[in-house]
Amino acid sequence: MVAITLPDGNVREFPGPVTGLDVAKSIGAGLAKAALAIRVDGAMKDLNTVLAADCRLAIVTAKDADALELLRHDAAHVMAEAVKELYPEAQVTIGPSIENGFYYDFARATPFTPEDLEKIEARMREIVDRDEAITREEWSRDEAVSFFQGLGEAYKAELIASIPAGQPIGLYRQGAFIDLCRGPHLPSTAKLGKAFKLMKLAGAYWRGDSRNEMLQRVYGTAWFDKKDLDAYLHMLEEAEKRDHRRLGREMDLFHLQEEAVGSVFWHPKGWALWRTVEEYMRGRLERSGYVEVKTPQLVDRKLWEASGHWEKFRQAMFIATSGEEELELAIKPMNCPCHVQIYRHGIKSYRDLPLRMAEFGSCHRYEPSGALHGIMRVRAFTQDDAHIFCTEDQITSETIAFCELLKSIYKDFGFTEVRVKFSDRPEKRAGDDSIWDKAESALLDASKAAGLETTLNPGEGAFYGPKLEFVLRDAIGRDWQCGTLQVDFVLPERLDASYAAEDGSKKRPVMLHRAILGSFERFIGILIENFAGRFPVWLAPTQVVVATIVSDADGYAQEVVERLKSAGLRVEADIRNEKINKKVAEHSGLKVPVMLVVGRREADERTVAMRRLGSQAQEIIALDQAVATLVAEAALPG
RNA sequence: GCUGCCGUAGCUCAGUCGGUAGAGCAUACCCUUGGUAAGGGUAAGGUCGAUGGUUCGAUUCCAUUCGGCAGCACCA
Repeated sequence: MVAITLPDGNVREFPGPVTGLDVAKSIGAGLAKAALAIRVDGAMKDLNTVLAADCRLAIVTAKDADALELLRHDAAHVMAEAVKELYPEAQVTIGPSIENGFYYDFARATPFTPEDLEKIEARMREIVDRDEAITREEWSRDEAVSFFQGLGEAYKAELIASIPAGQPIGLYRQGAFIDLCRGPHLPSTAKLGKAFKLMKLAGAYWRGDSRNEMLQRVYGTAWFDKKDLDAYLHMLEEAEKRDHRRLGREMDLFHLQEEAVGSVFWHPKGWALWRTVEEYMRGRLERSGYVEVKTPQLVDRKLWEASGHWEKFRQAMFIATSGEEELELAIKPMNCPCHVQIYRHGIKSYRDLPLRMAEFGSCHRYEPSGALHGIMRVRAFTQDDAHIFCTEDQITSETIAFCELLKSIYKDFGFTEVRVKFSDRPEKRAGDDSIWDKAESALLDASKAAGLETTLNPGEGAFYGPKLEFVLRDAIGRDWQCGTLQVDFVLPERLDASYAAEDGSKKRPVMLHRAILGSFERFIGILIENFAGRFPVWLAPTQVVVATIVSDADGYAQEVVERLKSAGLRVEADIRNEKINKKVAEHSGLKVPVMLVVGRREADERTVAMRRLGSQAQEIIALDQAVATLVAEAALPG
């Protein structure tokens, strides 16, 4: 007797062992047809898994959130099967499901071409039509190794060989294709359906290690129905339209050129945006008890040796020398050692703590060429950096205050969804384990006290301490890691920072490294993409354009511009000899949030016709009222 | 850095099976003073990423190099 408990609490009893499919059939023919897999006591299993003992069981259908993962994993297998049929010399390696799709890495001497992708995709559709049953088999490890070696599948054999002996190996067979796989899988290739698409081709290292050979990775996306696929492809198009590199050019915000790879040329409009962000941040920091400093760009290597950066990041630092004498100055890749120098200047008492030292610190790092991406990943960048020097007892309250500030700032920029990751000790690190134990538990406790829900990001901490990483979600659902808070017991020791405690003893302060935006360059890139260039008035580089209909209104238009300018707005006049249609089209294209149109009527009545970006409507209002409205909207939030 | 792809006017792109290039938009000038998403005309604009090689001749073929794009690796 086997008793199966269904999610609604009902218990079904069977005389002997049954498969998941049997149970689904016993519930209803419709469910049996929709069934893709089962969840046994919470774990996802194949539909035809034999259930011999009592368990809790849920039938997984396309409606399940996790079912997409199965589908995508199947898509990867079907792709591998297609590739083996078309290119038998290609070796298969691994092919997992990923966010929005799947990939499979192949080893093959000749690179795949875009035409190959079309062929592979067509063959995948054939395999779906063949409706091949997908079945699981268990082999012994050594059997499996020699089997794959016999097939010439060296990578598979290597993978299996690295599994401990004695453990049975799960293999999945579909048609003539057989692959090592943990599973579970859909019952047949037909269940994959046709809502998939191969997307792109790229290199990827075997086992993710850059010392290993490069494999060919084929990416695809897969969904349960065509609507979802189309929606996803549409989202990609939308992301492309929002690309900050494209909008940066179109809106004349900045440019990049060969002579300064990885550094941004900010144009007047882009710089206006930057200055707004900076002014806003400065205000928020000042009101949160930070002091602002500025530290040198060129700092002798001795300081970086002392801090430990030289040893770990030497190859990523720019070095400056002088033609006169032998000097080795690093262009600062970060601000912390310099901040410690300011801290050390003069004796500090416990009364001085917490000392929150902020800098809009311009830093340079020699990022690998392949990492550069528009203004999001550059070699010259400016952090909204700060170091909080505090006592151990103050870690919690400082963490709470920081998290509140961060959330409030994100909200002002329009980001309300924020996730937090906790990154613990990396392999290569400074400081002994007792210090790490202390730092990790201090940070974890503080984040709990701040009411944060964190997910663990193992081994991803900084070399001097664990960190919290703040990830925000943008308007089209993409995640961006921006903020960080790091607890550091190491640098104060290395750079000999201390304070006089209440009892007169000399103690080490703790340093909290923290940033909210991360870097201005990257954050501005994120803002551009989040808003698709359509900034709220307070951020918009050009907030208002005053456009004339006839040249008789030129004088009045200039007057309107002057009024707005003296009220502190970023405003331009458009008195060109062009039709108002064209002016509206152009400034809309440039994403100016507000247009004030003036003709003879407005000039006579001292009004303006206000038109908002994205709206066809216009509102005739008195000039004074327009100025008051716009000034209010242009005020920095917070 | 690695793999693959790409580099033609300010932008988006066409083209040359090897005989030094063309469109639209943008720009300048002229006409037009028009009431809310692109009015008409004329003109100007390119050492075809750079260097070297093959060739009578290279933007085109080859090599090297620089830069860009995608992914991987990296990210104090």
